[in-house]
Amino acid sequence: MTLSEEDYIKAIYHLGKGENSTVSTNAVAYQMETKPSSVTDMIKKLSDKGVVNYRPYKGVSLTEYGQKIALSQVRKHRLWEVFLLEKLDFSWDEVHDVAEQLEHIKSEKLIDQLDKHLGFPEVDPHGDPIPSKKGELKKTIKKLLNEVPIGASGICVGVKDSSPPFLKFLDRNNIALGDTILVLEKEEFDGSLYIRIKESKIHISDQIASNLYLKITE
Amino acid sequence: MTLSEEDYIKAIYHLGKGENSTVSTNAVAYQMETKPSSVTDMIKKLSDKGVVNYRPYKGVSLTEYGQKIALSQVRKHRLWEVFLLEKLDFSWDEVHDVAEQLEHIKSEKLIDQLDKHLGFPEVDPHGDPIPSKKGELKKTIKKLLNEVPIGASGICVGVKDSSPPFLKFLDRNNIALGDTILVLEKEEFDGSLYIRIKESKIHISDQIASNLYLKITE
DNA sequence: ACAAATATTTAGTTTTGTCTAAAATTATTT
DNA sequence: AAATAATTTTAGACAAAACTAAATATTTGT
Repeated sequence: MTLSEEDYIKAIYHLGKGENSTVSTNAVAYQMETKPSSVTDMIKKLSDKGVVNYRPYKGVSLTEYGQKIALSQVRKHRLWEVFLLEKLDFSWDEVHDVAEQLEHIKSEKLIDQLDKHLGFPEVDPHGDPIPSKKGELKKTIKKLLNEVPIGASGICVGVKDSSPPFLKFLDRNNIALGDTILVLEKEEFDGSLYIRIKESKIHISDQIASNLYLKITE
Repeated sequence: MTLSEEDYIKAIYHLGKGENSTVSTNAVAYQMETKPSSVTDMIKKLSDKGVVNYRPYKGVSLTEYGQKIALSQVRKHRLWEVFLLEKLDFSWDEVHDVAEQLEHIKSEKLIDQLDKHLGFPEVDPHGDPIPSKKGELKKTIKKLLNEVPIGASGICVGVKDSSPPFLKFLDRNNIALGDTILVLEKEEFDGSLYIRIKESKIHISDQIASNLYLKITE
């Protein structure tokens, strides 16, 4: 696969939401920041190679082979993201562009060893699961922290309320995007939670918990 | 710079032995595993961009700008080599191809942070110096171990005698390519040496020392 | 010094991935 | 159910990087 082919495959994969839904030419063009006519050209090539199912005017979907390639691509991307954030102290916004380049490096050993170097992570810093070498992908769901069952853990991926006071609270309590949160116990009286975050145990109100999104691996 | 341009620049740099000697079209073609006519095409392009000095039929050399690019390329290549060998447990022969790909990733921060992650190494696993961010390059020389002055250290890069008995000796004494050797003391009587290698101190005969090449940073 | 050998360049194609403009198909609206 | 709008495809071009074959320079051997 060429660099460009790999990018198209990943775009089709993501637009199909990981499921194998059919994707429109226009959608791919928009995602790839290119023209629909270029997309048609490339899709034909991918179709000839057995990577996508294509019926003119009806859209594309990945074949099983195509999905395998997409998942391997996603695996590489997410492992590199973990590497950049954990080992090279990149920040969230700096990671994507570089991972986009790194994911095209061709070496099976490189990815296997990188995986090992990182301690075989299961999710990337956005809480999205990392496909296994064989292409198995765990499902994740996004839940408000107050709906997360006791004993479960997830990664903090967003806020419902983005008002300055709330963000200030998070900052003061050292809660940031990407942090892993484990729900320890729930206070029946007021619905407040005891959680563990970065080795420390804290107590937060239901009001806080109902404004924080976690991503949970099932 | 495109991927291909960067490869040509590096080839011209290496053929010019790091010095700015003029290089023939044929030599570049051979190095790049391509045809001389392709080289002429590319050289013209690089000349237009101010990367090389080119006079038809007379060969090419890098401009100052071209040399800067080449050194930055070499820096990236060698840092990635260190990473692959030290962090990902690659072996010598597996490193090159992958580093060749990695060196094309475009991100200044990536290289700076990688450098830091590796502890700012001064030489790569072959004993070759890693250019600084500003493009400064230390000189190295290859010497037989018995000619290395006391107190100096270098990296084991080759053998003069490659007979099985000698290689077996090295193996038994846990001396391998890439190891750093420090010369501690010389026995006047027989020229034998006390050296430090991988935290241990050993004693080797002059005969051994005169068959091992070290690369030394001046 | 000049013919033969070698090295280099030019001219004309090819492939990959892109583009624009025009044609064809599908969807939407009244 | 037409007419119009939107989407998608086709046709033809272009740039980058390579190639082959032919032409041109340079070097070498005698």
